[in-house]
Amino acid sequence: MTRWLDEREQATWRGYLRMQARLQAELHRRLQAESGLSIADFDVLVALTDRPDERVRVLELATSLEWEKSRLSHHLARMQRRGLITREECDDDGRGNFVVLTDQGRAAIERAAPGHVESVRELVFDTLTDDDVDALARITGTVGARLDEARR
Amino acid sequence: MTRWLDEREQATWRGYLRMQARLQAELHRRLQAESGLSIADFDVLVALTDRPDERVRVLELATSLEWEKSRLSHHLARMQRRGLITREECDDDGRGNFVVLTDQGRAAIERAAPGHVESVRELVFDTLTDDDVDALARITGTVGARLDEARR
DNA sequence: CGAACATAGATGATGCGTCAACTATTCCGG
DNA sequence: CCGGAATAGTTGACGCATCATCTATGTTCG
Repeated sequence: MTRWLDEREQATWRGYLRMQARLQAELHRRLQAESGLSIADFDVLVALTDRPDERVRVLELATSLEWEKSRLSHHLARMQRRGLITREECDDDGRGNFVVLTDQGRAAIERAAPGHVESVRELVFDTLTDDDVDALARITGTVGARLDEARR
Repeated sequence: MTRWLDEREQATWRGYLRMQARLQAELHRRLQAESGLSIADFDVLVALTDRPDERVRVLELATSLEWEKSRLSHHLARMQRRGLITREECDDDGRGNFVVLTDQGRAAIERAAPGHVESVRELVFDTLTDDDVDALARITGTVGARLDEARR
């Protein structure tokens, strides 16, 4: 009664999984080697530099990254240990905390970003045609919408 | 001189990353809930059932999964603890080990597979047009080839 | 007011992934 | 054969992700 995948679907799916895993690994490997940052560190730091005052509430950060708050909490603890961020108390809300970018954190992201973008360009956009990019945007949009529905 | 991503590329890249993370999480969540298996467990078990005698040398398995041998070694230890696989010595090569599917492992994968395939179908292939699937296959192929070049 | 409840966030346990180091065997050149 | 290099696989440390639980503060409503 299971509707299995036909040959073409199966090949496509396997191809996607394989590409996805390899791309992620390669981007992570390069970023790590060049800057000592993980992709996760990078995402946090980018989210912080996007803020006008380079500070943001923990839960707001979790929401914008679509991370579980506990994941973020653990991750921030490690980043703080490495001096990439600090924390500040929140006056309005005694429970709240701000995550604040440190000078070291800003330096790290500024050092890391160009190489990372270059990697993405080299591995992805330089090889894709305009039509490919359109198709990719369309496909990820479609599947994304489906995931929204599935989320009930 | 960094060539940054233009607006369209950036939106596409972010869309891809977001979709990829959510799809992976959702598939993992469902598989875990329905069968207690992780995607990694699933991949190992599938690789084993693909073998005529449901046994394979550790390193050969690592190669076919494109996993580091140490990752596989750790993972097999956990799977063995849960009774999904066993190990057998290799007569030809005193260093070698076979990974062998247990009855419990076979039962687990047979129970898990239909639901997992159904999820992939529902979240991906049911929403994509034939052209989308073609495009996806083309894109993953192109990027995959690029990764091959980059790897050396 | 104050008790129930909700929210912000941290914490500890456990599974997973990577790296470097290690053991045991096999292979290979002299 | 013998000693060194290569190979098969494991191990331990550490960073990372999830889950359940905990603390502290805020909010709501009788």
